[in-house]
Amino acid sequence: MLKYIYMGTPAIAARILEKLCENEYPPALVVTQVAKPKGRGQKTMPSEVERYARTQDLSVIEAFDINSPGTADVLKTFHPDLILVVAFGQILKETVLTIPKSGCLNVHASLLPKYRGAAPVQRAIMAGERETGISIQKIVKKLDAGDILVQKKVAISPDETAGDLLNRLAEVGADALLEALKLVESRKAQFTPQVEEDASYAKKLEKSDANLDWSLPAWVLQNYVRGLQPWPVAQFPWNGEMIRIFKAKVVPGTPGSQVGVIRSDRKTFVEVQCGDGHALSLIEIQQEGRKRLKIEEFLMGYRWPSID
RNA sequence: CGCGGGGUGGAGCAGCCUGGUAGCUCGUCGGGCUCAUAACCCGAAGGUCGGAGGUUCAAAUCCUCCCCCCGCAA
Repeated sequence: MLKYIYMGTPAIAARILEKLCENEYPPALVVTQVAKPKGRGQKTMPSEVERYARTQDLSVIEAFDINSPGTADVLKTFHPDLILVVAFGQILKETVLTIPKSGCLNVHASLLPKYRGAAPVQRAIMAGERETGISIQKIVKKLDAGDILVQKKVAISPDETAGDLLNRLAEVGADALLEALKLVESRKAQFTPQVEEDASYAKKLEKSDANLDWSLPAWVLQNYVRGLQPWPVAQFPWNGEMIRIFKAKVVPGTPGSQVGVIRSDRKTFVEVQCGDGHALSLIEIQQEGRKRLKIEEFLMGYRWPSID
């Protein structure tokens, strides 16, 4: 039986860990980020991975710095064949990479070498891609540039959000990982180098990426709305507050209308003029401190600032 | 003790500061108008105002505690 250490932190990593356990491939040790204060009230919460691991009575350690000598020593005592890294949140250095006999594997949510980096799923949707996938790669020093062991393609639905897609990819990723584990276990693993010339990078998303630029084409903004969920969520300033957009569609614009101009019958629709002459019709939005609502519901109670 | 917003008939909101008749836009049900309608007109049902205490002659409204939801910041 393969002996491995699982490193992960958020929900997607927890889900994949869950599938590994369900398929009789439990890790010898789970490593996760240190529980720290977050969310409203700044309560200290353990990571999703830690929470799941506790329910399964798996050994768990929180690593403040995975590359520190102390942590590396602990990892060594397990004499792992393999280390699996899924959305862990820390970059492994040489000292850790050399610990397992068969190396370290990583699940990356893109068809490498495309979309290397922190936000492959979001960036793929924002770019309007119709297809993406999962890559199981060997971890090397250069980020997401390792040789590929297993790769699976996944089609992207036209109205799917990054969150939806990520959940689907978690399932595919778990299957791919199980496949990879079996290959390593049976010593049939064959790694394929990435084609460097085709590499592209998916830069990490920041809160400021959520602010929509109406001078962009409507279809691009529609993709942004999908890709920016569940975080940071597309938004724009309107009547003194930020309005978040969860769903929108492209509609014909008004000829001669300026970019950013908002049209609404105050009953069934709100449309914003975009840079390519088309408009973005807001379908599901949310005001600060309020629930997300269908546009009709929003308009029923919305207090317009100007004189009616 | 990170900052802030919100919980009011089935839905979304106003009313709260300046206590004292439950309001608005929809939905539902009934009726009318119409060739017809998701349009228009008339009418009806439906709410212990998140929960528990307190102040008061009187609390959705003021005070205290609790529960739930949300935005920001991390």
